[in-house]
Amino acid sequence: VTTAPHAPSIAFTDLAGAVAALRERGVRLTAARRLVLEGLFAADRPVSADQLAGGLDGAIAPSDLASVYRNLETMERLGIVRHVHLGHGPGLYALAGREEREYLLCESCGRLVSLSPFELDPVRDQVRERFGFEARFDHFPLSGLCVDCAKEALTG
Amino acid sequence: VTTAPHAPSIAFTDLAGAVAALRERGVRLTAARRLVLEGLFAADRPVSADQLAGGLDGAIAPSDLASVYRNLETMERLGIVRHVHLGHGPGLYALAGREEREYLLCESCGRLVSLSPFELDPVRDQVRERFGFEARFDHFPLSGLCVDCAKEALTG
DNA sequence: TTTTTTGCAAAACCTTTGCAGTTGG
DNA sequence: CCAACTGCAAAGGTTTTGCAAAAAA
Repeated sequence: VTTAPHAPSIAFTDLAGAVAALRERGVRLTAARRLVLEGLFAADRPVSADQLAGGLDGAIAPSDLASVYRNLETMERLGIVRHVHLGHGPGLYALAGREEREYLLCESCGRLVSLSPFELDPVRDQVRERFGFEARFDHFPLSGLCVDCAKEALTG
Repeated sequence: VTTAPHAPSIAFTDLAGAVAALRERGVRLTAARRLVLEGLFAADRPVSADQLAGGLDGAIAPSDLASVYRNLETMERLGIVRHVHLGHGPGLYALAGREEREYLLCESCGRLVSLSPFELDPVRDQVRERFGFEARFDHFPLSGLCVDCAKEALTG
């Protein structure tokens, strides 16, 4: 069994492409919106709304947090943006056009393993066969203990 | 491969047992603490701190939310209480002495599948072998789409 | 021009913390 | 008695909402 893609995401690789995706859906390109997109293109990892509003350490101009949230939500609805919840902490946002990742998160030390979806397909297949459930590890990671913390839990 | 238990939990089946577990550790039994325990024994499913403080629809007397949080945390540290994060929403608390459950949560419709840990052992084994990771689905559930929502996602 | 979007402020939501007063052992 | 604990109030961190002003198409 091979696993189908998850989200109806739009194909784009650069800012112009993302802007085209916006326009296709009749959503306006505003300064605030462009800033969020620029930030997401500049970031090489998922970032929080707060980081985006703060300017990503100078990568983009600072902007209003509420608007950042609204724009992330709008663009997520359009399939341009995705977000992931890593443990507690704030949601982290990334471009949906980027290579998709799925995550394993160590509850003890916070170690994050980032995988291509195909690497988790066997797990997904097993879960589907046994429980009729289509597992996803891109929005909420697979949670547990990494090797080191698992050892420590046994000995400690 | 068979999977080892996760948390160092104390054996008890009734309020008296839980109280004994407290005393063993030199922790006082207070009115507020007893109320939380009574609430957890009364509830047949994990409940939020807010629900406990609110009295669980009359099952127990209402009490102070901050104390409920503090007591849940204390008792969790002692292995008497566990909590799970189901999607967004507040953390949900249950007695650690109860039969342990692990969860599959549908991100789309919120459907919750509750399983005995052994049912997920094959998944755990596969994840361990492939990624050296000890997966747990009792604190953060395995997230994805249930059969119905998965179908809908394909056709819809 | 008209509909969408912004920026600000305020609130909502869940959780933690400070502290003076109370209580369990 | 005295360390542990409570209740209240306040704050912390994340996200949402209301609304008048601004801007996109």
